[in-house]
Amino acid sequence: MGAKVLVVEDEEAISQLLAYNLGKEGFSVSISADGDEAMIAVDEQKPDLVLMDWMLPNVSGIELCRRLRTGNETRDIPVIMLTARGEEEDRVRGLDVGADDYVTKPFSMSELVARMRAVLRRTAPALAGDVATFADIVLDRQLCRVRRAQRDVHLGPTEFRLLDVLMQRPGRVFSREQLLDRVWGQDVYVEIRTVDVHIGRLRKAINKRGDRDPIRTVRSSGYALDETYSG
Amino acid sequence: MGAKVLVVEDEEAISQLLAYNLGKEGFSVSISADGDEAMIAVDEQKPDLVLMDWMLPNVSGIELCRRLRTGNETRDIPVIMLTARGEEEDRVRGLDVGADDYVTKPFSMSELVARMRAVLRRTAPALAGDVATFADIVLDRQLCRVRRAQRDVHLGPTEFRLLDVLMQRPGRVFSREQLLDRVWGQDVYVEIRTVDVHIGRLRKAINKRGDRDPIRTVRSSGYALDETYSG
DNA sequence: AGAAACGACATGAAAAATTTATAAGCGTGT
DNA sequence: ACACGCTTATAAATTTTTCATGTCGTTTCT
Repeated sequence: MGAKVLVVEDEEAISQLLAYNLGKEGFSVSISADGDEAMIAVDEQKPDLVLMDWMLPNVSGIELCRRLRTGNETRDIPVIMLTARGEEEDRVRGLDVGADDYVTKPFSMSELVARMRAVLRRTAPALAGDVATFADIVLDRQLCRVRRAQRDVHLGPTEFRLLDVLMQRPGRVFSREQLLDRVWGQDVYVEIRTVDVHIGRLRKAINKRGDRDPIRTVRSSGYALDETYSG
Repeated sequence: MGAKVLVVEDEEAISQLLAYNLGKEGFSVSISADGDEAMIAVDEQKPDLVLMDWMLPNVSGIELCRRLRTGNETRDIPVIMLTARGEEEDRVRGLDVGADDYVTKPFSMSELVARMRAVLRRTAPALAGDVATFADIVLDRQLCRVRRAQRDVHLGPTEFRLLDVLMQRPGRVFSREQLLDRVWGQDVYVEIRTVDVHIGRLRKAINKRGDRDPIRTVRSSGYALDETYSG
């Protein structure tokens, strides 16, 4: 499973948005609405990263950050601040109290995720989500490489993203529509059957040697990565 | 039992439709016709999810949503809005007041149910209804898999849905007509005896090893999962 | 009660329909 | 020219439906 992320944000709309999108990226997300809740959540869950709003009720973001930095257990948890405007002043104060990075609203998900990965890469490379593992398959997003059983496997960009998506939730069945959305993008029109073809190519590439096929076809539903499958 | 859903909708035609179809999906549905009723119903029933129309008499959907968000007990109840048109403006305002998702009319039942499950998955995974269990049989809708006694059981799409329906109300007897409606769909014409054949196949698949048959034939009525069945 | 008749269900197998896999062609950008 | 992606056609696989036949339980008649 991906890194545990604690989102500290009082605006429901934003926290839900984050939960949803970060979830899709493979992070395991929990939410606190204010600093007090957050401190409890930190103790309980020991998140790998904290994402917090600069403006918070009760305890301000700055204060929360300071408390994290003084706790023995929490000292090393990286923090990313969400600020309303790119005011240099805030930035400086934010970095001052120990934030590892900051992102200004409005931000794009991909930018946020990129920064999260960047921070995690420094503090907990294994959790940065740069590499995903399933059975003997390893996918490295940084290096854009896939290996199976210690052997390099060459994939085209599309097959790479396809495998990436499948590996984000092993076992889960993705419909062709979902795969089109996630691999090709939301507003791209491609034939639905094209998915089959790329699944086929992915299979061929990944099972070169007589390896067991990890991709399960779920008739009338879609595809999934799967460990065991016995009729 | 499935999640409790409160439908807030003044148009009788729509609320009845929802009650009927969500009931079939295993949700436990109650209805309020306006915002005032809804507030009372929420207190009394503590639903797991609220499904509300954007336009409501007396108290508007927005206002109702806002009130839910301020109540201590009701703060965490997820809300899905039903809006007339996919107007971005409404969407933004909806998310602003704290709706978790919104669905535009006209919508398909399957889309609505999918979104409901998605929201519940975040807030109350146990209630999302993604997995159903009966005795030693586990059916997972996400993974599209059925296991009996830790062993994978392969089912065709129809047998899968058939088992799904039966497992929604263990012990209850479903007539062949009901099964045709729920498994095949309302306006599909197939021979009534076809149900027998699929029940037969489901039995064969699920009892591969001399397991006891959990499906009870109720002569001249239909079929049911046997509730007296144990292990 | 016993036998016959009847309705309802189970089952196997063939036919039909649906869905997926694969190969080949075409286009595009490098 | 090459690598890659999209589409399409056709083959292959799987699933669904129907139908014929056998079985089982109930009811009815003697």
